[in-house]
Formats: sequence, structure tokens, C-alpha cells
Amino acid sequence: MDHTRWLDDEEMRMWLAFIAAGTLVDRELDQQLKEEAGLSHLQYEILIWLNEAPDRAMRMTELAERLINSKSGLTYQIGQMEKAGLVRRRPCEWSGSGVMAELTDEGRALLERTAPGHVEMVRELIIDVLTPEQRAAIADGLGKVRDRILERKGEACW
Amino acid sequence: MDHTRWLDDEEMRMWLAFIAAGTLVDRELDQQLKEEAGLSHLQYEILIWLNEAPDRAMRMTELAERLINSKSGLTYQIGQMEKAGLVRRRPCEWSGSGVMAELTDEGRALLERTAPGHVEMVRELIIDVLTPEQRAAIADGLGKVRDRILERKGEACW
DNA sequence: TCGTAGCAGTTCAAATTTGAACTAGATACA
DNA sequence: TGTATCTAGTTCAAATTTGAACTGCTACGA
Repeated sequence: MDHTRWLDDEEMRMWLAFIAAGTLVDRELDQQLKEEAGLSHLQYEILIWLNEAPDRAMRMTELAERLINSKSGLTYQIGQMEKAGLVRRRPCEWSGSGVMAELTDEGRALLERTAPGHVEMVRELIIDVLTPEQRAAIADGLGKVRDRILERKGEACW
Repeated sequence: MDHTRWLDDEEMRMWLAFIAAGTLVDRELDQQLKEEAGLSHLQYEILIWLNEAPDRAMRMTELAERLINSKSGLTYQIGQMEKAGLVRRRPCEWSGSGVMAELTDEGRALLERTAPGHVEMVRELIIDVLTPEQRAAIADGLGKVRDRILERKGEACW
């Protein structure tokens, strides 16, 4: 009376590859960014998101959602980056409570200095390793995985 | 004079999906395991690896490599799990220095209790969301990504 | 105009992770 | 033998992450 649908070999092969690749890629990027710019991968992504936002600024909560990070974790990281002069906090115009995290010129400059090496590494680690067909399958497949989890959580949060 | 090969839309789509799916899946599994068994995903994987090893035991360093984890991190986690009675440490027969982490009966029992729900969740989150073609592409593609990083690091370690 | 509820962020303590330094058991070889 | 080296694990302090509790606004209904 074991209803469990265990993973078959092919499924297991995929699962192991998925887990390991995710961990390894993240680790490598973290290390390179640390060396080149003293940033963690998370901090780098904060710079990226802010840089692409209108006015290079975003609400804390929205930023946390984009990053898939807890609110308190973001408070901490923004604190660190503020000390380092990479971002600045200011109250949100509409909203009363509400804080905008804003990229400073220094943060933007660091991002621009760092981005080429980072993209290079992303290509080397994953993009250029895959065939266009594999990239398409991963974009479609994992995109769906992501979207389903996000909607599943609905408004659940941290 | 910008030689950087920036990511095109299709590449970026894949990259974002890859990063987000990895983070989200890990988070969900962590949460479910915590609720059902009081385990982190990492601890669950320790149980899995040990359970599949000959004699249900493995050297610390090898285990750390399999898990893609730092040695000191593993020392900590094995310590926690030892307190909880899930694993046991014993000296390695050959090797003098060298410690084997060994699954206890209690650890094995917990794993067996927990595995069905975990597999269920893995299916729901990712396996059953993908088409067989996507699974094959991911297994091949990300398998290659993983293997290249592992060989790149060669004997480099923590 | 209160009082309650909800939202946005922060704070705080506890758990975990990191990486560098350290210890002890081999190994090698002069 | 004696010394330098290497490997396997551990320890330790610092950085980060977590989740729960808390603070300040806003909105809403009585």
C-alpha cells in the first residue's frame, strides 16, 4: 500500500541536475562578484533591479518580492549597501509609510563596472554551455515552474 | 569599445527562469520539510545520501562534496542531526583521521516517513509541470552545466 | 472621533553559513 | 629519526538569514 509515485531514472536525472546546477552556478557567481566588486550575488541583483526601475528606485516590499527574498533580509542588505554608499533610502511620495530604495550614482557606477565581467561569467557557466533548443526548453519549462509556484503562493508572504 | 556580449531576450528569459525556479523550489521544499519533519532541505539531503551509501555511512568530506556544501557547514549540520539522534559519528576504519557519518535507525525511520510527502511535493513543484521533452532537455543541459563547473573547479575546494 | 484592522518596514534573537585558522594523523624524503 | 607537507575535520568569530514581534501609518465602520 505504497501509492507514492517515486521518480524514475530519467526524472531523477533531471532533478539532480537541476538542484546541483542551481547551487553551483549561484556559488560561482557569488564568488566572482565578491572578488571583483565585493558584492554578493544578492546585492548585485539588487543593483540590477533598481537600475532597471523607473527613477532607479523601488519600494522595499516590491523589491523583496522580485528578489524572492524575505523583507527582513532585504532591510539588512539595503542597510549594508547604504553604508557602502551604493543605495539610499527615502520616503515614498505617495503612501506615507513606505520607503523607496534608490540607486546612487556610485551604485550605478559600480554596476556598470561589474556587469561585463558578470555577464561573461553567466555565459561561461550556463548560457554558452547550452544549445538554443535547451535554452528554449529551460526558459519555457522553468518559467512555468516559477509562475506556478508564484501563483500558488498567491498572496502568501513572509 | 564594448565587447560584452549582452544577453538577448531569449537568453535573459532563460536566465531569469533558471534563477527564480531554483530559489523558489528550494524554498518551498524547505518549508514543507520543516513542517512535516522539522528538517531543512539540506538535512533531508544528508539523510538521502547516507541512506544510499554502502553501510549507510559516508566520510565527512565526501558527503560535503556530494551536497555541494562547505566542510564547516557540514560539521555544523551533522552536529545538529547527531543531537537529534538522526546520525552518528564514528572513526573511519582505514584512514586514522577521518570520520564517518552514519545514519541511525531513527534517522532512517524519519527518512522513510518523510520521503513520500517530499517526492509528492517535488512532482507537484517541478516534475509533473514539465513535459518529458523539457525534462530531457533540462537533464542534459543542466547536467552538462553541473559537470563543467565541477571539473572546472577540479580539486579546488573549501 | 474612536477603535480595530491592515499594510510597510524595522528590530531582535536565534539559527545558519562562511572562511580562515587550527589540530591531529599520514606521507615523504633527507 | 626528524622535519616539512598534506589531508580530514573541527573550531571560532563574523556575516547573513529567518521568522516572529513590534512600530507607524491609513483606512474603515460604529
